[in-house]
Amino acid sequence: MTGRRNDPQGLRRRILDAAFDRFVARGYAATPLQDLRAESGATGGAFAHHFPTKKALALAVIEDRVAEAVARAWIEPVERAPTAREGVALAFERIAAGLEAQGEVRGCPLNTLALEVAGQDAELSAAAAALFARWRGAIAAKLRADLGAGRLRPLDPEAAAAFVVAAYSGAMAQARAAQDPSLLRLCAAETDRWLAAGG
Amino acid sequence: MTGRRNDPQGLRRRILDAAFDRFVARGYAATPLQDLRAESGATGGAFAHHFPTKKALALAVIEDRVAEAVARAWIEPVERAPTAREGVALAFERIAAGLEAQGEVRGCPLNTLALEVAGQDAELSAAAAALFARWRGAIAAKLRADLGAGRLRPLDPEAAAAFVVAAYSGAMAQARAAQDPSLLRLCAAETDRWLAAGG
DNA sequence: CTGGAAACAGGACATACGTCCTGTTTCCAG
DNA sequence: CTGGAAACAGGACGTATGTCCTGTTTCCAG
Repeated sequence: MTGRRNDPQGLRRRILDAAFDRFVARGYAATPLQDLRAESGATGGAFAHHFPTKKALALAVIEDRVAEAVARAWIEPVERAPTAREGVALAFERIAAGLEAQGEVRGCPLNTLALEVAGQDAELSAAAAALFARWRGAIAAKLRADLGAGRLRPLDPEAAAAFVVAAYSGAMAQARAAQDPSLLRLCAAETDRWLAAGG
Repeated sequence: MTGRRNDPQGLRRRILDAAFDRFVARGYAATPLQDLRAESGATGGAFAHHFPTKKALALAVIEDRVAEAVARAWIEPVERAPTAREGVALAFERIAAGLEAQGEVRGCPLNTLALEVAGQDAELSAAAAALFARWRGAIAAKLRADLGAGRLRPLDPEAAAAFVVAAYSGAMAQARAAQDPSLLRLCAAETDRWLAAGG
C-alpha cells in the first residue's frame, strides 16, 4: 500500500558510503551496524540482504571504497604525472590542501582500516595488503619508467615505492593523532627532497 | 580460609601486560575485558578495583606500556648512539631482526593503538599524540646535536624526526598487513640513505 | 590488638550488538 | 497475465559485554 521502490544499487551504495565513513572515522569494531542502518536508511532486512555479515560489509568497503580512494588520491595522480616525483608531490599536495580546508584530520583510509583489521581476520587483512601492493606497484612502475628514461638516480623501484607509501602513511598517522596537518607537509617536503637527491 | 595474598602491583602489572598484548594484537575495541580477566587471573572485583572503566585501562596501557615500548625500541637507542643516523639504523635493525626471529609481524604498538583510538576518544588520542611528540623530540634532539657538531648536512631537525617516525610507522603498517618483514628492511635502508645523503 | 582502608571474590544486571526469521512488496522474464 | 526470484520491512532472539554491587579477606598504621 506504499510507493516503495526497489533500488538495490542505490541502497548498496548508501550503505557502503556510510560504512566507509564510520569505519575510517571511528573504526570497524567500534561501529555498530545500527548506526549504518540509520545513516543509510536501510531496514534490518534490506541490510542483511545486501550484506549477510559485518565481515562481508567490511570486505566490500575495502575492495570498493578504500580501493577507489587509493586510486583517486594516489594511483591516478602518479600515473598521469610526467615523473614519479611530480606525481608523488601532487598527491601529497592535494591531500594536505584537503586537510587544511576542513577542520579535522582523518587518517589514510587504507592505513587505518588495514591496521585494525590485521589482527582480526585473515581475509580482510589480505584484501588490505593487496591494496598496499597495488599502490606500491603503481609508484614502482612510474619509477621504472623514469629510470629507463634516465630521469632518475639509480634506485630500487620496489624499495622506493614502499618508502613513499610508508612516509605518507606514517605522516598521516601522526597528523591524525595530533590533529595537525603540518606534519604531513613536513614529510611531503622530505619525501620530495629524498626523491630529488642526486637526480 | 585461603592463602590469598594481596599483590596490587603484581596484579596491575599482569593486567597491563595482558591488555597491551591484546590491544596491539587484536585491537582495543575488539578485545573483551573478559579475555583480560582470564589471561591475567583477575576476578571481576579486583579488575574493577584497579581499572574502573575500559578507557582508564587503555590510558594506563598507553602511558605505561606503550610509552615504555617506544622508549626501549627507539628513544634509548637514539640517545645512546654516537649519531642520530646510527641510532635510527640500530633501532630499525633490532626491530627487523626481532620480526624475522618470530613468525608473525606485530605492528608498531603506538601506531596501531593511536590510529584506532584517534576516532573514539579525545583523551586517549591526546596521550598517543604526546608519545609521538616525545619520540620525535628524542630524534630531533640528536639531530640538533649532530648539526651542532657539523656531523650532518643542513636539515630541519623537527621535519627530519617526523619523517623518520613516519617512515618506520608506515613501513610497519605495510609489513603487518602483508606479514612480510622484508618491507621494513627496505624502508630502513632508504631511511639510512636519505639521512646519509650529502653528509 | 584493632579498626579501617585497600584489595579481592563472585556474580548480577542492563543493555547493546550481530544475526536470523517470517512475511510482504517490487520487478521482470516468459 | 503470472509465477518466481530478488528486494525490502520489521522485529525477535541469543549472546556477549561493560559496569556495578555486596560481601569477604588482607594488610598496616596507631
